[in-house]
Amino acid sequence: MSQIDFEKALNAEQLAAVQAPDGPVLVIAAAGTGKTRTLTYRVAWLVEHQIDASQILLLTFTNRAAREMLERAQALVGAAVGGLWGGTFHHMANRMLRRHAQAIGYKSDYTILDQDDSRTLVRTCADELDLLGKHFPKPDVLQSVFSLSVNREEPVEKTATGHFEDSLVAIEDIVKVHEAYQARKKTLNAMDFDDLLANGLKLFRDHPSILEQYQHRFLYTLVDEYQDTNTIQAEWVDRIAAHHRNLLVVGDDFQSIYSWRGADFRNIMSFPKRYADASVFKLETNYRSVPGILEVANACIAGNPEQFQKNLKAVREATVKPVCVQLHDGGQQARYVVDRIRRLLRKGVSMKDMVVLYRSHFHAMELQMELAREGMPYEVTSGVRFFEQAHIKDVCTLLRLFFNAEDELAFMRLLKLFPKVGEKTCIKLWEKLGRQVNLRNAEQLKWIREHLPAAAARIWETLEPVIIAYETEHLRNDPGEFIFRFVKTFYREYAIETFDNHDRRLDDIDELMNFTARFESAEQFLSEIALQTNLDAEIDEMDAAEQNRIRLTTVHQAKGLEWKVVFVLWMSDGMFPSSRSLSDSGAEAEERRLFYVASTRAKDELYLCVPEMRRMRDGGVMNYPPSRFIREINPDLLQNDFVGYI
DNA sequence: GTTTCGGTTCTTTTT
DNA sequence: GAACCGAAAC
Repeated sequence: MSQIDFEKALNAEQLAAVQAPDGPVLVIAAAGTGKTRTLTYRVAWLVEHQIDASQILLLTFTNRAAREMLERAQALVGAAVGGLWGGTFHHMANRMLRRHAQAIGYKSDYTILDQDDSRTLVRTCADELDLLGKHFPKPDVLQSVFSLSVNREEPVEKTATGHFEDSLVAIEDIVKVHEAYQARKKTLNAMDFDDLLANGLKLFRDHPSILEQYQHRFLYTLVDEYQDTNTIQAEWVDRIAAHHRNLLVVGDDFQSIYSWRGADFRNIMSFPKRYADASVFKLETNYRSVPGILEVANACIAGNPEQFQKNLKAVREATVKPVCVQLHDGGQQARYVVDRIRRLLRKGVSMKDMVVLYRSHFHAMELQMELAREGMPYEVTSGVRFFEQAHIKDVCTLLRLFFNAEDELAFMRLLKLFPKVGEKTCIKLWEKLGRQVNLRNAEQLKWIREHLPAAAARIWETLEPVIIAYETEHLRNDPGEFIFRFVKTFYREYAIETFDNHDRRLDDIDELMNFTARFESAEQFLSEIALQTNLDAEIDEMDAAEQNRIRLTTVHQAKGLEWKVVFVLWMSDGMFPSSRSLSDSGAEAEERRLFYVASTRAKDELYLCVPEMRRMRDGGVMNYPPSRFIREINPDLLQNDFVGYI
């Protein structure tokens, strides 16, 4: 193996962090300072110093970050990186829980519920308690309250009380729904995303011998985006690293934007206190952006006190200042952006080097229409997750049932695809089956056929050979083929009858079948599709780059990425910062960090669009003052762009 | 009694 | 779009 020239590849700040001595290490890495580079070189450095990769644990928040780091590390040290455990917290917890499920009272073939499943189950529970009335929160609100309570490690009662303080909602009822939900998951042998984390920690707390195995196994623990950890994740990491104490965490408190799901940036702030012997390194040299952009970023974040002081230092030459443009409304904003994109294209900037960022998906509606009208190719990283789309979930139901016989959600979903079968029929059948279904049992298949309405029974009959083939032709090892047969026999026709955009949906299913190719078994595949919520964003990202389309995305999804030209939409007070998010204390600071993330994505040019008004649905108009984040910036740092009528 | 259909309303952020 | 609600159809 060729030796890596660390001195040449890294600057002094990065090199110091990469070569940090054993023991706890905190790396504060400001935006664009080579955080990923530092982490991957740290892995390479360890491997070059005779550490077996299987003794390294690398934790990230997103699948994208995990994959990127593993790929880059592999490029550096090759196959030596093979045995490394790297992935999201949810992935790593799942990996351990599959092995030790019995220890916490689960079966190892538990199903992972994605958000859609989880919401459905909450709705069922609320419905059964007869609480689905007008004066009760919607299932997704309940679900997010439950989730937050887990991630903050506080009783649901407390989270709910805080969340509904101004409303008349009966907290006891919410607690009741929560109890029902928890019990239901147990009987379904299912865990939601939060259970993976909570049970992962429970495993360590209650079973010291299991914890010890992992403590000894992992000589080095590396954590990316540490500012986004919640209390569960922080304790989980502390425990696993407690033996060797070689814990290196990397993060930027300025970029902590996930407190709404329980992230607590105090974890990173208090790290030096919790680990008094920690070495601390700061990365402040920014290679990404021109000085004008960094000045704006530094100025904006100065509005947040109580953070690690750091200043982005530019190495690039000064060019133009970021542009601030006042616009009449969303329509004019859309025309302005399209017009600027045109100009940039003429100057030779390609589409893949531009991005449009916004706080919330609906902010881009007018722009999407304008781009479509102008025939400009664009790609939206949508709000709907690839694997949570109805058609994708539909074609996975049979596999899910083979894997976990108690997966009521999959059973219901499957039967509801058939004509004349709805909620009631499903529940009756499920009850009569004893709340589980064995698809390997020919008698049961026959029984189901006989209890379905005639039209549904005919379809079921055509599906029986497909179901039987799962065992006889060992399709467990070839989930793609199994899905293919299901689609060929039934779902293709169903999709054509049901969806007006069936072409696109069937294409998605083809994509799904390609995706199965990387897995050896149905079990692995099912775990993965539940945890890969964001695959569509990643596919879009690759598509947009390959096919040269302009990308539209939320700021949250843009974290960690960079473009030459960045447009930020709706820099109006109430939109960004979002008025809905400003309720509790600390919210404004988080919105400000979000703006910091947005502006630091830009390498060369940054356009801040400030529309003044928005047409509401009811025909009225709403006026918006410019965003407080714009007003906080010294006007000298920005250049104004004035537009006439476009 | 159930399912299906058609019209209406709303849209923060993610594993 | 997709979730929800009420009315029509089976």
